[in-house]
Amino acid sequence: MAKLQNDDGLVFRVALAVPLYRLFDYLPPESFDSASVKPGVRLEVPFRNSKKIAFLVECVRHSDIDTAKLKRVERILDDKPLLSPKDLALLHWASRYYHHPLGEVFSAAFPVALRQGKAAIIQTEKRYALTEAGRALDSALLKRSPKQQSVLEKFQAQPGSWSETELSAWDGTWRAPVKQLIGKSLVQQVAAEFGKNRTEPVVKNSALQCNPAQQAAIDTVSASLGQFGVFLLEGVTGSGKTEVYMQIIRTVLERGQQVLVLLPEITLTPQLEQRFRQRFTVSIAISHSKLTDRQRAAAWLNMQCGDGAILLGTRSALFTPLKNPGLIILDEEHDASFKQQDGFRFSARDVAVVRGKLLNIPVVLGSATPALETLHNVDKQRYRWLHLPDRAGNASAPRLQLLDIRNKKMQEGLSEALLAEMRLTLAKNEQVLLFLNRRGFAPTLICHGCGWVARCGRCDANLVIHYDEGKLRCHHCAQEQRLLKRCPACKTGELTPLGLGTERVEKVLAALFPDKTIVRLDRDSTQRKGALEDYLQQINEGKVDIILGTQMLAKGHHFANVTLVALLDVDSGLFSIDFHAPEKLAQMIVQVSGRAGREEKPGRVIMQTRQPEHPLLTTLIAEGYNRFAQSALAERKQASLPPFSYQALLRVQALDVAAPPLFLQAVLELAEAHCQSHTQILGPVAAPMARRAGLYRYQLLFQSSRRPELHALLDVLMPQIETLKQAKKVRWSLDVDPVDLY
DNA sequence: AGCACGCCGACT
DNA sequence: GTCGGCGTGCTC
Repeated sequence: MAKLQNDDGLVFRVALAVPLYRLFDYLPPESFDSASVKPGVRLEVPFRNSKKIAFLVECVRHSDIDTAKLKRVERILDDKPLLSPKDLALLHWASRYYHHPLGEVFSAAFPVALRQGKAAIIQTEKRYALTEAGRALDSALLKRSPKQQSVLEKFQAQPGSWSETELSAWDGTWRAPVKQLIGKSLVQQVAAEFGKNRTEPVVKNSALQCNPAQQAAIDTVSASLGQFGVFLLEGVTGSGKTEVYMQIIRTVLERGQQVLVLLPEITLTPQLEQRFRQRFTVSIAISHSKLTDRQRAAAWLNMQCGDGAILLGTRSALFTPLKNPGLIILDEEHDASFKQQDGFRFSARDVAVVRGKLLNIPVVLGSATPALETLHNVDKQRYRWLHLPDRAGNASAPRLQLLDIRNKKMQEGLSEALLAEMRLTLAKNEQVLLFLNRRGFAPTLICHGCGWVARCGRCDANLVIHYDEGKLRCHHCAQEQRLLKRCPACKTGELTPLGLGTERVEKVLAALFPDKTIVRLDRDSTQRKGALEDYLQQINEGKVDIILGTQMLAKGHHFANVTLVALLDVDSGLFSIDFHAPEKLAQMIVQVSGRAGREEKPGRVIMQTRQPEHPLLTTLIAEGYNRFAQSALAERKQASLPPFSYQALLRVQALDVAAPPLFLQAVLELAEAHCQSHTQILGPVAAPMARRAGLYRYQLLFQSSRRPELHALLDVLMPQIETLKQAKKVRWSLDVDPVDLY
């Protein structure tokens, strides 16, 4: 082990998790192992008057900072970098592309425990906690005497005793005493689970019979393992995408490689986890924000050291290192959750593609309703299109129809025609699903006497009536107040709820269908932990007749007995100022429609509208999502909007009304000096919701027909923005490829 | 982002 | 006479 002295002029250039576009130079530690000095290792460094964890970026021979001012690295935390050179390159790329400080990008790649400097060792106990048998063993031992427990504790403390190769240690030293404690069958289970090794088959249950389209998709991706390629797996709900994933994964596992599977939401992980565990015998790690820091660090290290074979996680799991990467799958690729909406605003989908390229492995993007950018990449032949046109098994596609409600008698948003259809469906003992993307009782409380409206004091928004709780609540900040009885303005007028929310529809349904069971699924009704799962179970056990809910209905859940789906109000989605709105609406309609008729019974979808001739709706219904997408892309092209141009949005907010526009004006002046001919700067303008949570919000949009030009501008601009004196008085952030312009 | 340094109002 | 408000400046 070569111990070097520090007198050879070496300087450690490090990245720190601070919002600054610069790196920091340090002197090497007093003594260190030169083998450990590799980019990516974590360091403990003095910073200001405290200590921080830093990431080594490079070692250089010269610093621009006066050597006398340089502090010394306190210690090197890792023997070797936890990330491979390719993953380090990915972080550098992401920092450059999103114009976000490298230290914060590094921070995002590491689990919290490791960012805080915890040792990168999976505790024996942790490895054991990752397995099913381990948990069973744990609960069995809870009942034991302290003396017996100490036997287990010693056993747990055996370093590596749970790893694949050290089953002999288990057999020789621990099997007998532990068997005595917990019985033979559990010991066998534990032994089987921990004794597993890669020469055993990875698949437990046999695969399902696939249709030709599924088989073609499996064959195409399987044939390109070991090289980069992006595949769009487009298939309607129920077309068997998961089966395709599992069969490709199997091939990857058989090659001894690991798979990263990303999902948009935590609520979807248990379903997929269950299916994977039924199919595969390999170790499956889970990572999402509801796990503890230790659990997440364990999953991360499990993949890093190669013990874990499959990682199932949300956006934040994207940067998890893989010892033997073989495949990245990103399911529901169109979903907005893949875009981080604060701090380091990256698109997990786009970074996954770059990661696949760097690692030279395939990336599979799955969706029933692909994002327009993704379809554009297919058009440009950057991605390959794999289509699953049919529903797997016996299910047939749901029939979509518009229901013109102009001049029709309505009961709290439900037309007579819809009610009649609902009665017919319920009479057949089938379930009805109603979709309304607005929670609460009504979005507005207005005075019938004087026109006063209940407004949020901190946002440019109305307060929403939550009748059950007797509250008025702002959906954009934490503001809430008691539901008023009298108009505070005229003191006499009658306060009237205006508009529809799920709570209100639930009440009218209860009155109209007194003998039916109704379940409402929205953020309010599912707040209690486990509530959503309980409701979903009741629905699938057939204990529910009518399901009513918001967004959360659109995502992945399987309702076997739903044969009628109704969208109560599609019109409100038709008139948004954001150019992404039609795309989002179309995706929502198709996703919700996908909840209908998933098994033998055919499904119907009814959309209530006052715009039955609206081209978005007619195209979607008559010709399907893909034709809609093509026409939406044509409109984007016509208007030179993304993906036919490239955008970055600089957002600013401050308590002081004047500060944001002043700051943006200063930015604009800097930017104009560097702006080239294909790039335009739009603004500064007030954000669509100019005040939110007490802060005044402004924005400046950069748009260019040439991406390199846009990035060249941002390259020079961002470090300058940091030094503007106006920047001190505001909070600002840059959003490259923004998906919502709020 | 933190966190200290620094210059002006209501308190032991 | 001090405690403390958050404006401004700096972090190798």
